[in-house]
Amino acid sequence: MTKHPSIMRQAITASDRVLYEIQRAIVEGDIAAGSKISEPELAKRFDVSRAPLREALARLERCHLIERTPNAGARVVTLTPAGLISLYQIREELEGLACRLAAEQMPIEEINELAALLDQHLSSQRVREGESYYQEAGDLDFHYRVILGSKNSYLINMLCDELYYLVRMYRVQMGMNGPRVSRAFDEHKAILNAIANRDGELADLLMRRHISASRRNIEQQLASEKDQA
Amino acid sequence: MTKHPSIMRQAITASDRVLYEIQRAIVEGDIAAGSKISEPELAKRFDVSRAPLREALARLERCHLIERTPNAGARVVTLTPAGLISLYQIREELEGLACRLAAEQMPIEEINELAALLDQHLSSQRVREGESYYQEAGDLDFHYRVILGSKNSYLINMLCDELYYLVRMYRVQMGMNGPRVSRAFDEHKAILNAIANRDGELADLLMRRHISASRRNIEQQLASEKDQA
DNA sequence: ATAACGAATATTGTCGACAAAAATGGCACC
DNA sequence: GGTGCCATTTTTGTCGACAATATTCGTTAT
Repeated sequence: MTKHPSIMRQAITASDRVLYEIQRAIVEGDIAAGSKISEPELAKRFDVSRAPLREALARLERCHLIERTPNAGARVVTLTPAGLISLYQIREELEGLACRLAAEQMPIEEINELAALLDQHLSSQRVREGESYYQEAGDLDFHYRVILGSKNSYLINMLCDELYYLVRMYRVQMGMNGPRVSRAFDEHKAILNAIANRDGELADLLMRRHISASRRNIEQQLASEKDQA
Repeated sequence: MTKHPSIMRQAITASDRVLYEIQRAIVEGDIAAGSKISEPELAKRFDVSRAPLREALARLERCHLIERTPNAGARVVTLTPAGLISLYQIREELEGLACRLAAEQMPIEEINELAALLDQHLSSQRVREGESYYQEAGDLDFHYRVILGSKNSYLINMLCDELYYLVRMYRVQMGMNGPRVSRAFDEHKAILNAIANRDGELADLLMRRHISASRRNIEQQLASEKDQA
């Protein structure tokens, strides 16, 4: 038997630590997209042996941040407009499903917490209008909670562990902010309402629209950038 | 420059080999669902050191065949009706999307090959009516090709690499066969038609129905098994 | 007899070194 | 001058051993 189940926490090993650090570095662009990964270099840089480093690399591959080829090493992924679209297509389907399931499965307490989170977003948003970073973090937070509310472990794993770091990487490195800040908030609120009303069908639809609108916004942004060049 | 790009093949390393072997063993039930994984034992059994074995375990976790907890080792996943439903819910969305994209993106040659594959299924099916194993392999083959036709790398990776071994594991170990053999064939044919007509919307709908029907079939089967107990 | 504690055991995580494969650079040849 | 080949060097894959953590089992106290 475990001694104190209440404080039983996932042990964080050395490979976990380097995973987090490299993950952050890649997402923030500190390690450039498309660059080659050198195992000896990173091992020295984070002061670990290659064993935990390789474990971390395996997990980075899992969340699509690097690509490995046998006997040839790993590269950080390259970001392309097509890749971003592909990613959003998948999000649309999976988060739509997550939202429908959340409407059916999410406990009332979690729904209340989610409502409180939105209120909090509202105030902080009013104060720093236009400052996109917080909004983006808040956006991810909202989506995270809805996904967790679905209670579908595969879905949670795929979205939160395997896809979201890449989504964040795109957002950070392609500088996605735009004037969608306040509209996104209203959309969040509508989604929450549908969930609270246990209307899975509507929640699904609204979430798909929300992500679809975000995708079109990005496409537009990319197109205008292309015009300038 | 590479010398012969046409015959450039992924090198298979020792960890690849043990991955395939353990993967098969888990899917077939040779290593029991829910059982604990012993690294020293498996290392000895497959005659490799623990390094490549752990690499293989990391990849097995990726396709949801085992679950690891830090410092406590790995267990083969346990199969539950709820898990199976969760899995099919996700397949419904992702394969629906894949099918829509395939209708838009799949090259005509691939579509022809897919048609040939179905013809082949028809003949072999007529001959061994009711023999479910081939049909199941064929079913997976059909779905595989549609997914590949989507040309969405994330989608391909998620479905073919991360989800399908688990799907097969459920099928094999829960003995899913039933009388859906011939109906599934007709559904495949209708899906192919929609793809060939470049009707993404219809292809999407039909694939979702196809998987949904399969899911309901399974649910029914599970329910009747429960009645007997 | 049961529960809690602690020593002994086994398992996982990490390290450094070696083997195999790929990338690099220099040389001859066309 | 460019191209293809071979030796050198670097990098990845694998191994065996050690350290840290978890599990097991025997012991003791209630």
